Amino acid sequence: MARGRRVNSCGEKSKKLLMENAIELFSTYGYHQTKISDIVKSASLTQPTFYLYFQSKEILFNDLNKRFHNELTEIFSAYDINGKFGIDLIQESLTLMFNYFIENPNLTKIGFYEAEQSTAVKEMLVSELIHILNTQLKDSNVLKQVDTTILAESLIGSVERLTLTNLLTKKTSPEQLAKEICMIYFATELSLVQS
Amino acid sequence: MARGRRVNSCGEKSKKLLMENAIELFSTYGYHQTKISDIVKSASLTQPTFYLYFQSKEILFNDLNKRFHNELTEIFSAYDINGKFGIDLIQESLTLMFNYFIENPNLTKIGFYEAEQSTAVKEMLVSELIHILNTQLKDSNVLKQVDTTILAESLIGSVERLTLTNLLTKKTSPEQLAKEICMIYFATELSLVQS
Amino acid sequence: MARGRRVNSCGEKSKKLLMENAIELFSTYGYHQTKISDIVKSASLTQPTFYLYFQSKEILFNDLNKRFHNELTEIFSAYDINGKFGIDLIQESLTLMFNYFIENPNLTKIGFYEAEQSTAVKEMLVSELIHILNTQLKDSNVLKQVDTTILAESLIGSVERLTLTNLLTKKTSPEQLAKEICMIYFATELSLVQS
Amino acid sequence: MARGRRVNSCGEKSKKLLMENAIELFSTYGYHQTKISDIVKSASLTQPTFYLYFQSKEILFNDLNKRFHNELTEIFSAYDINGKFGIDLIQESLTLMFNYFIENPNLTKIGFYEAEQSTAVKEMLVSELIHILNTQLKDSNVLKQVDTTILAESLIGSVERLTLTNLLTKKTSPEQLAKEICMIYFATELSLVQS
DNA sequence: CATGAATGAGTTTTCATTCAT
DNA sequence: AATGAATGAAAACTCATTCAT
Repeated sequence: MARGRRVNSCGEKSKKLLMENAIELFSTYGYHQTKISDIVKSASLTQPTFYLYFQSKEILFNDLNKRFHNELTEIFSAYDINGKFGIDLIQESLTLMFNYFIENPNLTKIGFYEAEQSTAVKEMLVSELIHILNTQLKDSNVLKQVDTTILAESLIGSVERLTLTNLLTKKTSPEQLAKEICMIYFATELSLVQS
Repeated sequence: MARGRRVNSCGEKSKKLLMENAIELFSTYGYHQTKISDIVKSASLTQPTFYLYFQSKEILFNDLNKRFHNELTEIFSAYDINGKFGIDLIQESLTLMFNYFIENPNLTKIGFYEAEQSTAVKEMLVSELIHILNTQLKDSNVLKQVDTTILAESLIGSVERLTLTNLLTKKTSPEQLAKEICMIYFATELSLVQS
Repeated sequence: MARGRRVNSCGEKSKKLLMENAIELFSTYGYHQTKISDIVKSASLTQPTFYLYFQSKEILFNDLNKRFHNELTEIFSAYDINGKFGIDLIQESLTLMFNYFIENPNLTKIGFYEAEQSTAVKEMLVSELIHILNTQLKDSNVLKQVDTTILAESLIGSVERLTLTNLLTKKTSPEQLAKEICMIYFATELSLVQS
Repeated sequence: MARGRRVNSCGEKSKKLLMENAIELFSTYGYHQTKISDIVKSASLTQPTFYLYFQSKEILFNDLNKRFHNELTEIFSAYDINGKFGIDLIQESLTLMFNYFIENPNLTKIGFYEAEQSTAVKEMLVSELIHILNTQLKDSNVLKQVDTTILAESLIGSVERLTLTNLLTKKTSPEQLAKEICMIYFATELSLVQS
């Protein structure tokens, strides 16, 4: 049967196609339930083509996770976000992060929930948050009563769950969700400000 | 090794041994990375023996998850917990749950984090919590400002993360963790009470 | 759990029970689809008990076949059957054989259809039949036109199929079936006799 | 051996090779005694290659049987065979069938003797034969004395046995065997014609 | 005499990966 | 750049058989 390069084929296009389909499948079925044969089938390519662009299934998966981790780090660690401070800075950071999640829903499912590396991602978020809390909210009421680390871990836990149940399902918008979370966590500060 | 029955062997003991090793391995390496050969090896038994007690790896895993789900349901859904009400009831429920987690750390890792069924478990917890909020705290300040469902999802997210980072690592005790979570979520109510 | 000899248990009884259940299962599901675990389950006994009475599954199966072969040989090779001659002798032999089949339907299914050894059984029948034809019917019309061996093989083929479809299903009685077969095979002789 | 594609390899060739070796082995040793490892070994291929072309051993076996059944149905059910009638039609049909058997001896052994489905094949043949008898020979002498169904079953039994002992062993030619069978079954009609 | 408990030795099946074209 | 064909390595699972009690 006919073999060799297809008309209209183009390296970069094939690579992108494979990657997108891989993300989709990994996020839907998980790493182990996604076979290379599934990926290439949904990209209408063949298995050797996969190995033309990716060294192995595992390396592709890890690369995807690194990408997620990096892009997230970049967003969250921009310390002077639109010139905001205090709770506003947190709310703005969350909004930016949620927007990134909404724009990359499948990559988020992988990097935030599916991968072993998700642990590292969340640890990074927690330490970024701790940093903000320490620098921006050290005199707040909340932190007088609750351990900073616990507060940070708790908030990231909330983010984790609400992203899955309310954000990616489009029940709540990025802005709204960021606001609600701040309301939950900093109600005491906000009420003082508002009054 | 010779065939047939071993000296001092006993069915129930072997079954329990296999189950415990399976829980340990599943919780450490995950379902897919745990091979039946690993389980029986760590129990010093053979593969056929595994099938003597469990129909398949998948069924064992599901049974483990059902057990976790059931035991958790029982704890959390005892509506009149030690005659407590309002926030106290929530704090008491969390304490009981955290105690169960501490007593079954590996099963918790499986049923709360590893399994597909963990989704159902958390949904159950969320709806139990919503019920409590609706019946016990409907006039609270928090719920005036935040959507009940979002609050419940958020709190379960916090539980999820803090269990992993602070409870199972023994950084925080069940009682303390329950208290901190209530502090975070119901600071406004508590301060009113306290003042 | 309780082990050891049951009340009311008795060696010979258990052996017979096992054998009968084995015959039933072998005849229904075939040698390979019948597992020792099936046999002992349907006899309400255990696997080691099986090995108390039979050396192995294969040996039991072979013994069953030998028994069938021997009992059949005895019947068919009784040369002076009730003082009959010619076609009557054949008809009488068939009747006796069919009666044996009816009395041992499951053993027949095994020894005549299921076993590799069934080849030998049928060869034996063919050679017995050839002997009868040669000694009793050598001047018959049929044998003038048809090769004796082919006639014998054909008749045993008929016996084989009709036993399965008409005898063991009780559609036709042993006597009637023997008669019909003789009618088919020796019509020309019989009509001469009758006219 | 090195992995990947072999020199000069070709899918269809491998598939055919596997199928032929499977037929050979199934017919010689039976379904259960034939392991996939045997099939691929005799085709000088590996187990995964088997699954490249066949879903499972059982499905391959069933497909082989369907093929036999279909090809046989086609031959036997061609009602106007070379413009023949009556006994000639039967003789011609048998000849065609025997020729098919001779050309496909191993498939015949499987589909006619080894498979569970052989029951269905023979039932089909019986009902075809009954149809012919009813339409072409309803006034014959034989059918006055013998039940049509019994005659048909008997004849198919003869075919079954003689195919194995005389046809596939090449002791008798297709034409000769068909003739002999007709002689046995329709001697009375033929003698009338001949006289 | 009988059993509960266990295993050796296979069997089918899957899947990431690689060669020749 | 891409593919058809193939495979190594390992997975889950089965079953006749055997030991200790």
